[in-house]
Amino acid sequence: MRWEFSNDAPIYTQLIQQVKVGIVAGIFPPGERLPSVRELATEAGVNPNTMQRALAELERDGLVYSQRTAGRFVTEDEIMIQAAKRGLAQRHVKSFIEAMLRLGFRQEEIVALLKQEIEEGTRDVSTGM
Amino acid sequence: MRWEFSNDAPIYTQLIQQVKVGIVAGIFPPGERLPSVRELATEAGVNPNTMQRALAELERDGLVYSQRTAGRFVTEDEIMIQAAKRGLAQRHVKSFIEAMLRLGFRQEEIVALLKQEIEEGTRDVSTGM
DNA sequence: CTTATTGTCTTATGTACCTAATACAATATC
DNA sequence: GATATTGTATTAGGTACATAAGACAATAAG
Repeated sequence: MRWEFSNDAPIYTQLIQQVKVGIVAGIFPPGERLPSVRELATEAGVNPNTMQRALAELERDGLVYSQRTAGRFVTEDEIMIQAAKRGLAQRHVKSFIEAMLRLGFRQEEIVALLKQEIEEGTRDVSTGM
Repeated sequence: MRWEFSNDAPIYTQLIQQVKVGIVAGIFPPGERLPSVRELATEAGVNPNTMQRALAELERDGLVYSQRTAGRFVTEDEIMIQAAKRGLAQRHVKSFIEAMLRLGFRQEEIVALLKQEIEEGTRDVSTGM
């Protein structure tokens, strides 16, 4: 798991996002035990309290659950995980479109710019094709 | 100008973003005088100090400049404004792609989801077409 | 039973952000 | 020249966030 933080948002909200992404992307498979709060905190380079706060909020969503002393586990409900994935994707798509429209781009331009960037990102560096 | 704030980022950074968008989208045309700090602050519902901070940072980018007592003006440099627009768009496109790849979507899926959302957003509510 | 590990909670400290309330110098306006 | 408006700066107080340090109860592991 790779942990990265920007300084334009609270760390604990970024932790929530990144763990959630880790779950829906399969880095933390359904039913699997998560590292302990203290381990995760050390790994991410944050205070245990901050990690605890993030994980506690993730439990509200039902994506993880904790067992008193055994540890904390990813939900076995794969349908819930799929729903979370679709929800995240939907939010990204919508806010991306909104942002681009606000900048004054037309719908066709948005699609065109996306395609262009994807093709560039795919292009072989050595040949340029 | 419409002012909206989320609570997951400092207000002053959101102000910077929104004024910048206002400039590149033409809501604040090149060379035009901006409302005073106090006016903008009232309009946005924030403290004058906070608006002042945002505008001061916008001056670093060169998008606006202030004249001691006459007020604050949008740059006349339309090339700079165009560059800012392209820069914002590029950032949005890249971070959108990154986020979707992180979720586990393939490139074709990303384009497909975008097209789908744009078509749905365009669809006439009365006819569904 | 003993021990270590777990999630959880508490208290304290420092920092960044936001607001509030002024104050000041410069200058456009009258 | 007098006045009002402008950008700018300062001081103070409140809140949220992050860290530090420690404590507790529950229970898995020995």
